[in-house]
Amino acid sequence: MSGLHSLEKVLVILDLFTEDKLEWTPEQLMRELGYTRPTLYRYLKVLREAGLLTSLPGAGLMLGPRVVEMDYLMRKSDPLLQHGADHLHKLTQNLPCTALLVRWYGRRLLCIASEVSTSDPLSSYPRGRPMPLGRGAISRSIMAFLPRARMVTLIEENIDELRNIGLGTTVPEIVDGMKNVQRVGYAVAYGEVTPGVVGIAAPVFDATNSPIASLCVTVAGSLITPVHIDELGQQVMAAATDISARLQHSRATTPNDDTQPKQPLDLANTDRRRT
Amino acid sequence: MSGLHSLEKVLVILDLFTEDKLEWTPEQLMRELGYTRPTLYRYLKVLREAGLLTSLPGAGLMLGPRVVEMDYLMRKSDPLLQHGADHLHKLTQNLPCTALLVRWYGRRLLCIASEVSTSDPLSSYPRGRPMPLGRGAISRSIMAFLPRARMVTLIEENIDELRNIGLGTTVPEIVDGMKNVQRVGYAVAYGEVTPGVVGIAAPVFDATNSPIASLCVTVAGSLITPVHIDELGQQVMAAATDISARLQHSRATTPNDDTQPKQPLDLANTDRRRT
DNA sequence: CATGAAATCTCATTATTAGAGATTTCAGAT
DNA sequence: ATCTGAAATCTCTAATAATGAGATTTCATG
Repeated sequence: MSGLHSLEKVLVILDLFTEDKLEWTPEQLMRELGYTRPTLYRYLKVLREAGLLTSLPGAGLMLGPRVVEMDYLMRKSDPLLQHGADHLHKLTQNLPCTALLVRWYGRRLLCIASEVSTSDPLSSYPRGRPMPLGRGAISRSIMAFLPRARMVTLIEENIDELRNIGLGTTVPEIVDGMKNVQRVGYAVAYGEVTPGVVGIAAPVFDATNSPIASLCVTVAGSLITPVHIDELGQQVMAAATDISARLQHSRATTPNDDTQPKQPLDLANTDRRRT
Repeated sequence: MSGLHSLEKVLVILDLFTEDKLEWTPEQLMRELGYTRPTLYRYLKVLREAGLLTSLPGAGLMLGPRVVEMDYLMRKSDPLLQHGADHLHKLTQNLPCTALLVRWYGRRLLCIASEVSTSDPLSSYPRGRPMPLGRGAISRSIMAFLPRARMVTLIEENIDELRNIGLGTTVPEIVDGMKNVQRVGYAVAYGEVTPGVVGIAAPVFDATNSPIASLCVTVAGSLITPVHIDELGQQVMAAATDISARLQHSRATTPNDDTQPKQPLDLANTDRRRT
């Protein structure tokens, strides 16, 4: 909790606002973070002036409206979303199911968009909801296409869950399973995230062929046979590939008034070097 | 652009991502902000590690997934939204219209939620979209209930628009009009934001009786008579009042494990003292 | 009008950040 | 494979800006 720049100390405050605790008093924040009173209030002033935090009088602090505004901007701008929306729609037309677009960032999976065509969706993944990292087709569709080193790290970090699912007991064994996913091009999971639901997911790649997202269709297991699954898998894969292609292309055609970076940034997967 | 803490300098970066320019290269940011290269990259590192910025390789920087995640948390937690959703729904049941819940923050109006019951909505205000500050029923429903000083400032800042609408030519004249809104309890606007659309809005108050939001119904002018308008106005007002009441109440009943602030924070309307 | 909690301010001390320039990294060309 | 040039990071000292103890102000409440 120390050795950080003060910049980080400010932003750490935002991380405290979680699903479990969405409201904090200054007093609580002081204790939790160990910041001095004036320091904390200085930080809060900055965050609230930026609109990232607000408070209803009488209550504690909450995330602020600026967040809402930025999400709106993202919904309008995110190329992933723009190219993905059509596919989500199409994929849900053939059978009663849910289609998800999930972003892989740092060490997290986050649902970016979803479309539902069944009347009783067995699970709900609205935009913004985090997804489990160690289970499910989505998770594996990403893992399988990471560079060896990162894949192994991730497997080690989630070894217990992966074992429970029955993907193998040792790391090399599980890596082998991933190779299989890589060959087929999409991942299938039977009830790993939600009981009774089959997930079929394929990765979306960025310009450097790193997986950055996953396109997934989930469907009630009772509605579907192995043959259907492969058919669906092909469709999902084709859609994901198309999104990947469009991502490359949009970059080339964007009429940017200005210097384009010659060397791509890689701000997507932050802590890559930890592997 | 100087004299700020460095904390502010970091967060200013986020403000550059607007509807007009959603993608920035580091080079552009350096020029725009006048930051040194190492400095800028340091800042970017912090922002990207916080997930507030990302970039698809080959493209510039964009707002990051953390924003999506925080908006999700807000959608789940925001008491305004929680208490408002039902009312939005009910208000759209009586006639084909759109109902909006709009947050007033700092010097901005931001749509927080909307529900539509007409098949051809004449205008669209999804969550996150900013609303005009100088026109429309929403704007006036807030302005009318601000402390005199702030009201006057706001009027002065938007005097041209207010004149165009025909609310008066001098500030005192317009203030008088606001008093009228205050007496009636809701504001009506004919085609001020969208031609042909009537807006009817009533304010939501926080624990200190400051307006913090506005509940609004917009309906095609052709569908409605003056009598209807008053009827609707009463409904909107009743709903807004109910939300206000629930906001107070939720505070009292929240089983907060910990110290409640005795003196309310007022982080909502940042620059109040500027008036 | 008084009270006490919450938030802000003051100012000397000290630790942190900034910046110039060298260095490394990396994608794409040869 | 190796080279090339732009992009990103690192190094290290000067100097600026953040820190925190305590005093002070603000403000809702009785």
